[in-house]
Amino acid sequence: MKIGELGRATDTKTETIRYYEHEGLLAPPPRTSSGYRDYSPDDVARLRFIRRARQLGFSMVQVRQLLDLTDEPSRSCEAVDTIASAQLAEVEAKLIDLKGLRDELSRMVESCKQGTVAECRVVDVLTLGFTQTE
Amino acid sequence: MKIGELGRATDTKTETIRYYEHEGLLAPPPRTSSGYRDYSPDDVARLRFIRRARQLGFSMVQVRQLLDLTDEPSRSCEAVDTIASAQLAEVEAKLIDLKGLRDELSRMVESCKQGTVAECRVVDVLTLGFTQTE
DNA sequence: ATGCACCTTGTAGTTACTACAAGGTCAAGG
DNA sequence: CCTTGACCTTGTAGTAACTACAAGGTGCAT
Repeated sequence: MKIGELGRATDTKTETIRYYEHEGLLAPPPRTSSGYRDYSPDDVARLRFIRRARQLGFSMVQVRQLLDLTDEPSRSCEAVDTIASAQLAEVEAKLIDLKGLRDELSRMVESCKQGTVAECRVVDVLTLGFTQTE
Repeated sequence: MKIGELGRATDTKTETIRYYEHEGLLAPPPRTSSGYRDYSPDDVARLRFIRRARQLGFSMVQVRQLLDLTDEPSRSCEAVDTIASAQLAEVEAKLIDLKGLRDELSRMVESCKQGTVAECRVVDVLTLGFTQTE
């Protein structure tokens, strides 16, 4: 299959596919006589794996590690678990961070009384670094 | 005050301050006879505003808009509120997204039975795009 | 034969910095 | 007086993970 077809099958832009090849996540496929990339169904699975992992927030470095591991199916699953757990921990941390952010923004927006900018609490919060009730 | 002092007062690297100047968030300050940037205390407030807004997840474009608004204190606070509310909405959306991610990762990691990579659920989830109980 | 969708390569742009290199300035200490 | 070290200057390039575009070749249907 050609690159565009692979892209449609995995919801990936052709530029991104070429980028993954450049970065070594996908092996350079054979070419047709006219030089077009010629992918196999296995490439669909591999690319799906990559896209899914990226959607789940794994970095490209992590994806590469996971791919290396899946290329050796007889090895222990431990390393896979380690990477996934690390990602989980990171997401949990980001969640807590974002919750704090949300609360702060929420307080900020709520305290806006729709007067002039000069008396705007939002501006105060940003300038002074805290939310205060009057 | 010199750029390093301003940086210390606002927890900002000097490179970042110059970058903000380049991007028009900070006006080019006067220079000393030897060419050093010479900042006023007002610049500390402005830079604090910028840093705080960035910490709260506002993009540099949003920060620029907020700064423009604060530069005209007699105007209605409405636009400020609009920007802040948009940011709040975005953060709420990101929160929901991240929660879904967390749950999926959590299920994924939990289903890992520490066997070989070949039977690893984590790999399955990434390849097939779903978590399944046996 | 010509139009159109597709493919090729390579380069540059995106966001918000950060890191460096090569050099000038200034105050303190010997 | 000279040097050392911390500071300042500019400019360029690197980061993550793509995305966009330019200039051109291919393949197939009308």
